[in-house]
Amino acid sequence: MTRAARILLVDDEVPIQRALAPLLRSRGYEIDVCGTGREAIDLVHRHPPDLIVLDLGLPDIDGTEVCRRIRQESSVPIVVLSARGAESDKVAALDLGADDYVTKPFGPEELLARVRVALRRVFNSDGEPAGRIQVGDLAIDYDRCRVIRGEEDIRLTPKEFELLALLARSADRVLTHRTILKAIWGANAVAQPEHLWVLMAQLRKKIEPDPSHPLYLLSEPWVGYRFSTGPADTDA
Amino acid sequence: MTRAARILLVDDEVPIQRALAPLLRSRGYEIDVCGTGREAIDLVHRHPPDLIVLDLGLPDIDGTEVCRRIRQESSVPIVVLSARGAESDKVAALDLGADDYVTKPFGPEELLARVRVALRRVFNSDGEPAGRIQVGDLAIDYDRCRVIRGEEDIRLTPKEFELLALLARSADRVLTHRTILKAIWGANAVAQPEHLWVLMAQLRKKIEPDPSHPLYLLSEPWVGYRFSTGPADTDA
DNA sequence: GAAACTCCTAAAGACTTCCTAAAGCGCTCG
DNA sequence: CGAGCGCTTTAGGAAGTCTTTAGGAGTTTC
Repeated sequence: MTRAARILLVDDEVPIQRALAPLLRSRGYEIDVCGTGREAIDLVHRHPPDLIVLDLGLPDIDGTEVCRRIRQESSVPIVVLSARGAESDKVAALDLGADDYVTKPFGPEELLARVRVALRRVFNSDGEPAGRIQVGDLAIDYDRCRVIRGEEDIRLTPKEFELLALLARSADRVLTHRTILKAIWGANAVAQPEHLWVLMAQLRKKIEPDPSHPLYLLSEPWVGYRFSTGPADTDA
Repeated sequence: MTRAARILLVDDEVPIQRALAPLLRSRGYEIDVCGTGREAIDLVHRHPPDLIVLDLGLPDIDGTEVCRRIRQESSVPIVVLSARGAESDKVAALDLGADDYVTKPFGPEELLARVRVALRRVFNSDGEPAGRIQVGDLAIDYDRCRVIRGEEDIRLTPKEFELLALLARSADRVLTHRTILKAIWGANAVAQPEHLWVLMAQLRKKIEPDPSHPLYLLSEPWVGYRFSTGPADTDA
């Protein structure tokens, strides 16, 4: 059960939109298009993409600023397009959080290859985007924002699902409290660790068979939390 | 607190070695250099780097093949350098596992920026290297602040882990008490040597097979402590 | 408008960390 | 030989981390 990777294409020039959107769709990606930085930042919240292709020459906000703002709240890969080939432009964008920088004019296959490279890091190792993760008797459905345990269809709130999805995507690896707080509440938000404690408690109450002896959502004291996919953990 | 990232530079052209190695060193990276694909593959095993800068034009093995072989065994980021700017070359290298592709001639600052981008993914936000380091028969897991000795998974407290990580990074070299105190409790803190004594005792109790006859955490009287990787110590 | 829901705030309690204190061991030097 | 110093080791308690529950402000839904 795989789902298509969702790519947000941010470019105000219609000819480029006309060229790139169908190209990307033809490779099986699901494409959202917008033409301004403001829309882009908004869409990252409302309809989080798996990757962003960002043209630096936007009519409203400067492209590097868009890059910076997105990076404050999300670690989604950003591939920058730009007509400016100067070294200083590249360095600025890359240091502000862009993952790649492609100078116009560019070959379509090169762009596609660089998109594949960036997506390789988002999705699991088999290269196929995973719309669903099955762990034990827990199934996480990213498409529907749902979790199914056995026959039971568990409804989560947006924040609960975000937390679960975040941890499950980095399954078996520890995410620090800081990382989680930044990912869910945003970098500049005044998120306190306490927020995370209670969210975690609610989530455990919903998906753990025995909330006081978690199977999936394990705490690594003084470090962070970890989503466990199997008996790779130490004793209770 | 943080260790320098180790970069393996693979290039057979001496002028490029002469230019890049000092440049990278000047930015605080630790650099290994080699000139053939065979050496590169060997070094990835023997002295695992945090990032590889790989010139495609090697005398022995084709660069893309080197890329593929490294990728079979390691997920270390690879930044490719090449004189060939054809789209098909770029696509081939990127699809075989390269993380970036820089065409010669390139500006030094652009290369540095792309190196920073690739390293961003290896090191977590605290600047600590992600993953594991193997020292002697002790595996230090930076992700989970844990130590694995044989089958045993030992949980350390933050301070204990910091002390161990500090000493292990300078394995087989003596760190003075002052150095350790400053590193762990901060330069201006009113840290007393006594704090270090008891922390060391607790750490030894956890990771030493026989805490009163330490194998790893050796004390150098009147000087400091040393992490020993094996029976290379000069006892009396 | 009322009801339902999400999410923040507060607080009690179990548990862990780590500073402090103090006793003990071995080495060096008077 | 004994005093002094550097280091080891143990123990207790203040401070901190994390779990869990409950209540209420703000928002959405009908």
